[in-house]
Amino acid sequence: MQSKTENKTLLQKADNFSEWYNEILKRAEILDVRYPVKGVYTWYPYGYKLRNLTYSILKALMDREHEEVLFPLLIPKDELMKEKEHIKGFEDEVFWVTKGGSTDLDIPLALRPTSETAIYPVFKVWIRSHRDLPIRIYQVVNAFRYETKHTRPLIRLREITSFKEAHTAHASRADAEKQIKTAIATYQEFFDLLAVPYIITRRPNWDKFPGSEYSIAFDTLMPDGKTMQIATCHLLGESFARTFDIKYEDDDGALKFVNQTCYGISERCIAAVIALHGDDHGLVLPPEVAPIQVVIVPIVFSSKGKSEAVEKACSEVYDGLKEAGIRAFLDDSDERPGAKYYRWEMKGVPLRIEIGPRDLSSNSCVFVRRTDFQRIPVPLSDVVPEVNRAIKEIQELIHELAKETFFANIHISKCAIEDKEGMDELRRTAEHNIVSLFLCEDERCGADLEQRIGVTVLGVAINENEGDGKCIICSRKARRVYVARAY
RNA sequence: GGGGCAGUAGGGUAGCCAGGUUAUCCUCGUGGCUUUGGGAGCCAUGGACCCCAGUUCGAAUCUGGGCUGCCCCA
Repeated sequence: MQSKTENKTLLQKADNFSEWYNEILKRAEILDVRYPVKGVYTWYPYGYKLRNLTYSILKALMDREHEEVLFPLLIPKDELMKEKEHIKGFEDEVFWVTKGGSTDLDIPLALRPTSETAIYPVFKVWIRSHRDLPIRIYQVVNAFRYETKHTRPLIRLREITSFKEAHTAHASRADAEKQIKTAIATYQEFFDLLAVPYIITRRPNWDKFPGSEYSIAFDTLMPDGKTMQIATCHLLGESFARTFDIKYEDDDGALKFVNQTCYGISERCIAAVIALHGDDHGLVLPPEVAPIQVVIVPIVFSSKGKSEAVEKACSEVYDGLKEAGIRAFLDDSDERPGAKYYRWEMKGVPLRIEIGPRDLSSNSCVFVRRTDFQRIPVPLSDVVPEVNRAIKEIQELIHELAKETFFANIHISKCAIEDKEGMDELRRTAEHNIVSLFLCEDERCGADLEQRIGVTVLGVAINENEGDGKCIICSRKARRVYVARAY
């Protein structure tokens, strides 16, 4: 599996993002797309390590106030169909299990497209009293959606392999709303650790999660200028509680419906890490999630009899890093150093340490950072603290670069519909940028705008207190919304 | 949702129209020797016609269906 570098040519990220993305997944051994079912893919060991490190961060954040659970993959049809609005949003993309062997099942079973209808009947049984509340649970599971549009690894899948979904139930709406705020803050922490910049918006009513009162979404900007939704938080209110009859007895003895929320993140977060930070040499992984944070490359001359000293120095450095809890790898394979450099650059290893006879003569080694290929001599005695410093710096550098690009691509528009030229320019800008403009809440205005300039309305930015303006379409009172071409 | 194109070894290609033991390249695999401060060289060698059905003496090639992928339009 660990093939030699497959291709010498550099990849052109800026020219053809789509091709770059597919090549990177293959060459860096993240995902193998050669599986004969549409929209489902195989994680390579390296990719799966990246996935697990990313999700261990997410789980640690969730574990602060949630408990991890595991609900079944199969959902009986009658449960799935209970919530009318909810099922309307999903029915065209549900996979069905209709047979057991050669026998038709009495009740067809759905492969979960999401787990509300699996979890909430159980909530009904679990919740009796206000003392049972709040309930906060999450699970990391696979989910299935029969996507009819063209599928894309990690981004548009028929099997979502890494769906982290949280579900909470509360005694009051205020508690539920508070939970949404906490969830948003947690997700902010998460994406900050991944060095992935985002905007947070409240989705328009016509685009909210089916069955919810409102949906808050995180979007990032991909290198091809389209936004990608990377997280959502939904206030469900009492709608599912009424459907699934989830009631609790309050301290005054009255039976009341619970208030619910749910929020989720999928492997799109990994697609974002890959897409945003990578360059023409391959992946650039933030040290926080890099399966290998430091690779040590020995420079060995077998003919000169110096290899033993080099090998010894490399193992000592390796042992020191391991002991310090750093994810290090010593590449003592038979390949030439140059081949190793290219390999580990492709795989996004943040820091490389080279140790050769020349370095040993001065008791030092050379650090090379993946971000800018800067070469820094470091005394062997300082390796561990210097590595710690370097990976911290690299993490910050990656984040700064990503934010810089992101915010440079958000444009404020003051355009009005009568301004023909302005609208043309807006259309061009929106091809590769996020645009902020005034739009009212009327679905017809949204649809009109989407059609005119070829964008999706992402929603009103939360935490932004800019005053009202005039809707770009109808001139009625409106708030600032973000629009962009979206994945 | 509509239309078009494609699928040949790990990755690329040619062959298909006009059916006859396929072939070729590589930064692929394997073995060997020489190498090793930015993708090593030589020699030897390995491996494929997407699946199912049909036509035919004979199918990578023709026909039909399926699966998978890509592109364009909405």
